[in-house]
Amino acid sequence: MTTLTINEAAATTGWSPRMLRYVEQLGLVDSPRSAKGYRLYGPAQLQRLRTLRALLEEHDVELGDIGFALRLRREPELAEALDGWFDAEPRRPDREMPDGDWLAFEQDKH
Amino acid sequence: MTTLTINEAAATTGWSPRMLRYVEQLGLVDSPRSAKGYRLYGPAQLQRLRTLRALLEEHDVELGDIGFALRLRREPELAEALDGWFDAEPRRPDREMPDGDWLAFEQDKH
DNA sequence: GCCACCTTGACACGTCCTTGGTAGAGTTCG
DNA sequence: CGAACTCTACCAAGGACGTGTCAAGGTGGC
Repeated sequence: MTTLTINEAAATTGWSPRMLRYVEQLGLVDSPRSAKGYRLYGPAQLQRLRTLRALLEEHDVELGDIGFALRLRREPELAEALDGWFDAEPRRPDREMPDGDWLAFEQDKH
Repeated sequence: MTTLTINEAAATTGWSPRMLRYVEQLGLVDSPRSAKGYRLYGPAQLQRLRTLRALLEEHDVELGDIGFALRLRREPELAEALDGWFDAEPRRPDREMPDGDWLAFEQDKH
């Protein structure tokens, strides 16, 4: 099987070993480990690392951003909350309200 | 009338005036302007600012994160690319090697 | 047994983000 | 008119991010 050690993986993917560990720490690409804890990068991980790199270059995105996107996937409640906020009714452009009274808001909780 | 100036809006929403401008700069909550350029916060904006604040407190999120979420909504291609990456085939559960039997081999230089 | 390589943890540095302040100029309103 | 407020555009301190590097200790293969 074609598994590379971290330095080899770094060499073929263009990341530095340091960054491979960092990327793993962000939860983006974690490699399986040998019995003694060595990271072993297989074709799957290498591919993932390369496409990740492509992502960063093509769109102007940073690792932290992708980390956040990952978080959105892992915490659907967060994603839901954000969606809810973004989709919150835009309210009509301020109408002249009769006599500065203050309407209680109703939230359109779906 | 139910429009507040920036300082008043700040007072009722808990943000600082400075942050209201910053939030606007991030594209999260922008208020209409008076003829002379003064920001005018109506109930809609105030509500939005309060719920935004709630979002940040409840989930552990920062303005920049929400800014990125906004970007994901505005750039579907980006969101698509990210989704694609996350959903990339998990590859077969690359089998555990019995440790230590990796063989040196030529790296396939791209 | 050697020596190269891996692991984690820590420090360091430059850059960007966050947030507050301040300054100069225009606006509102009593 | 004049005090109080707003606007934009900066400077600045504190923190986070990206990345390199070094240290101390375990592992792999010849």
